[in-house]
Amino acid sequence: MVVTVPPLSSPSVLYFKYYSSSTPLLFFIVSPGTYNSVLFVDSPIYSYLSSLSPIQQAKSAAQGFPGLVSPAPVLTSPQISTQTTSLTRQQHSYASGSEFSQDNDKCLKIDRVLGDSMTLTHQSNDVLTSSDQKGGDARDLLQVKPRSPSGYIDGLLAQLVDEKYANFVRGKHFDNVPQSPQYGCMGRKDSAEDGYMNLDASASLFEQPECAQADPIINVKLVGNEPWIASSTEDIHSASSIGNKSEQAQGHHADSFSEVNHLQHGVLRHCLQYDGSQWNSAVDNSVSCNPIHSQSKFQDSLHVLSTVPKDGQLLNMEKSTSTICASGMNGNSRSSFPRPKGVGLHLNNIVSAAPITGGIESVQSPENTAKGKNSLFNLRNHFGCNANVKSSSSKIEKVPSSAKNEMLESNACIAATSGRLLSQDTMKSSAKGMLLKIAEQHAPLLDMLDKSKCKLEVLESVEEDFSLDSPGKKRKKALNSKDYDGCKRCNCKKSKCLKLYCDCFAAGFYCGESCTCQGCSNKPEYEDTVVDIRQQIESKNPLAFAPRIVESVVDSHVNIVEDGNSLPPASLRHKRGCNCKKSMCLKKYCECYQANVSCSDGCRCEGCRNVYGRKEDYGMVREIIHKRHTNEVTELASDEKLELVAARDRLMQDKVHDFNSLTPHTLSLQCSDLQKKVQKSRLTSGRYVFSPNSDLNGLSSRHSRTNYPRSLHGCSMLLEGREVSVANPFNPCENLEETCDEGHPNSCQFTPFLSHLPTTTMAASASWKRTDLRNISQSQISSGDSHPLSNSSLCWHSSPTTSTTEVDGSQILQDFGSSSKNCDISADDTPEILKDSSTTVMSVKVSSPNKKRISPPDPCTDELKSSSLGSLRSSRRFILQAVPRFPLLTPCHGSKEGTDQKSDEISKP
DNA sequence: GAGTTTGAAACT
DNA sequence: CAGTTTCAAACTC
Ligand SMILES: [Zn+2]
Ligand SMILES: [Zn+2]
Ligand SMILES: [Zn+2]
Ligand SMILES: [Zn+2]
Ligand SMILES: [Zn+2]
Ligand SMILES: [Zn+2]
Repeated sequence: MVVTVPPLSSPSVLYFKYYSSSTPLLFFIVSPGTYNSVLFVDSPIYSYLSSLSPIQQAKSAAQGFPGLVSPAPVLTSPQISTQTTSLTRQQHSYASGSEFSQDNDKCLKIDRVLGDSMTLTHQSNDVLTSSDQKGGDARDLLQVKPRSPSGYIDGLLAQLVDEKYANFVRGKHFDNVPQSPQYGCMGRKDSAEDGYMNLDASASLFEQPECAQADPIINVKLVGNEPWIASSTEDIHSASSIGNKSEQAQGHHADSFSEVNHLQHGVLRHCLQYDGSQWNSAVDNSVSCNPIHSQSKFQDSLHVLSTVPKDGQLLNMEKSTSTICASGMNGNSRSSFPRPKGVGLHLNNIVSAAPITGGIESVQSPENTAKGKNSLFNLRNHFGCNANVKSSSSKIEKVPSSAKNEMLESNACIAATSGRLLSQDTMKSSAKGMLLKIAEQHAPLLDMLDKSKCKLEVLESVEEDFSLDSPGKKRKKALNSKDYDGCKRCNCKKSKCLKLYCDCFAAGFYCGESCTCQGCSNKPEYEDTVVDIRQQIESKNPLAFAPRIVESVVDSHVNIVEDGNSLPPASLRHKRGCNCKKSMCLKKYCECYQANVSCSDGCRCEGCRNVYGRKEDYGMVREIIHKRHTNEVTELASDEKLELVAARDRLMQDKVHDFNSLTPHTLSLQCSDLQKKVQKSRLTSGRYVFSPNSDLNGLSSRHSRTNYPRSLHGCSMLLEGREVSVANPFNPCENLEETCDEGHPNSCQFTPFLSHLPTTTMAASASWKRTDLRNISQSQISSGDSHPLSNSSLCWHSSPTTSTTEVDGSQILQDFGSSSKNCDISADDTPEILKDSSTTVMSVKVSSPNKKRISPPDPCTDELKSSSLGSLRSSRRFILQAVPRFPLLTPCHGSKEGTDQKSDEISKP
């Protein structure tokens, strides 16, 4: 889905709500006068911005909320946009169809085009007035009318919010918000006091439970005084599988609605808070991820282009191939919604997602901007439990239209797939990345917010969250998920959480309330002890706290082709490798599997059956990729090709299970079955035999045909080792670190996220497969009191390597005849960019200990216009990952001034 | 929820 | 390093 946003004369915030059947996604767009930025955040922050926004009032049919004292933000459900029924907030909370009433002085409408395009219209003509009127009627309204048949995106909601709402957000209201199923998608409080409207429920209602594979493109056009930048609505994705289902989708609304109610949709909430004038991203960086058990069915790409004629800067934000699927836990029926799980995301860690296959490149929130400043930028994402949003790629591009013009391209993919590919975490991370990018872009604007601490929270209601409602009841520990406060919910008994046994400690987090540890000393009050022990451990093993998942270049020795354009592709892998003996790398006992990465040559596993890629296939794939990268693919010997094909087939086979609607649980079962078979076969033949006829195949048969292609796609992902690894949102840092270590030291640059890179074009893409990853915690930076890393501990890692190589493997496979269609391919391979980025980054003063991997924006903007595939390819990735470091111990911590050193330390044990 | 399995971390 | 023990998560029932 492509959203085009017209440039705004003055800084304004657009508040988008993206509806998926299960999870509404809110997009927050801020367009300062000079820049047009898009934030995928639904948070009160916009309220602040709204005051600033010059958006004209729209006189559209937008409906105000009669009962609301303060003007409610204008929210229009895409589907219902035409409807003008006024509803009280409470009503909204219950997802009444008329959810989006508003007082409208200002209205933006987004029309959903059946053709999968969404048009955003800025209807207001009145000049300004809006923000002043609190309680007032004036409002900026964005109406989104999704016409996309796919139902992937049921609704897109854009709204401008008052300051009041911002206030509401402040104080972590969301945290307190009881998330109960009764609220359905609307996890929010709907009290008038909140001044916060909940539109989520409605969104879910409209959404089709089914997620067509096609990616609807939403073209948002602002109709107003300001010039629009044409955006290509053509989305290949939408065309691909979905075809014309719009009508059907609508027909399903009722059904989906009922389902939603039953299923207890989670709520995706993005809250942006302004606490202080300045950004303090470092303060709260935490991502908690809860694996979603539902299948991701919904896929859509959102592409937002906004151009500011004045500055000549174009901000293009594209979320391509974001899929949102709500599927039952079982994954058998797509219509069913996944069971919600609580996910807390601190947007400080922003992860942008790449295309589905693409690895996740996460962008961590820049501390630098915040640092030295009092402002806190805290982003918290609580995704609705149901949020199965998968965005294969999203981009924010700032295209230099003039000399100053710079293109910021961020590619974010949000995919929430419980069992399959994507996790809510991914979505969150992607959202964060987008936010961060935007933040950078709008750093000046943010600076303007001296008094407010901007906190973005995405709240996701989860069943677990519900459980939390009852005091004394501890939320179920989500697999591989962090708590929103960043802790890992450990359950240590004897280690006092001061050994690496403790996930919290190992991840650099303080234990939190959600931890059930006993005798815990991993608390802020014991900071001295914690630091001391941490240092001791690091003295023994400098890499003890280093990311475990690293992105390795295919060939470290081959860095740059003669032409200087190509870099060897990199893949994610476990830095130390696993040592599995019995699990066959099919269970989470295996750290590689747990991290959703393939086993690599560093693994000492026996009988590796890692569904993400077998150890034995790792080298081959990399070699092939490398050859391809070096244009030697054609020269592959026929036998090599055969082998490659075989490997691909294996991967596909394995992937089918993984990627298809199988829930994590089911997947586990599958693996278990597989394992049993394997073991059995071992006993008999001593060799692992996997025939297509095996259970795995049978499982695959369960997959709806729509899913099947995706599974293929997933397979390709495996082959695309790099993407896979990248895809793991959980440990972006690790990946980066690895890269740095392996041989692109130059490329490893630390750039401050926000302030330093505003002018720099960046593309961020993140892809993630699953939410299960435990590693995610590492990438996550927890905010909150309990988290030691909160302020200065964050480390940013920039990977030297570009993300472009990711696709190569898949392409190669395709070349060999693979049928996978959806392989995300980033044609971004641009060593130049890397160089540029690296240099740029280097030049940047390292105020934050963050390493960032940045790929310069693709010079070719055409890609954006190109088909979805093209868009995917075009999407460049830069990974800004914050590695949670121990507060004091890590070089990052102490060295605000020099991240380079830190990076060195990390990379060089 | 108790008990078992597993492999990393820690220890020798 | 290798071998063993410890540990907490993953998993099973
Ligand atoms: Zn612990
Ligand atoms: Zn803990
Ligand atoms: Zn603890
Ligand atoms: Zn393993
Ligand atoms: Zn492994
Ligand atoms: Zn393995």
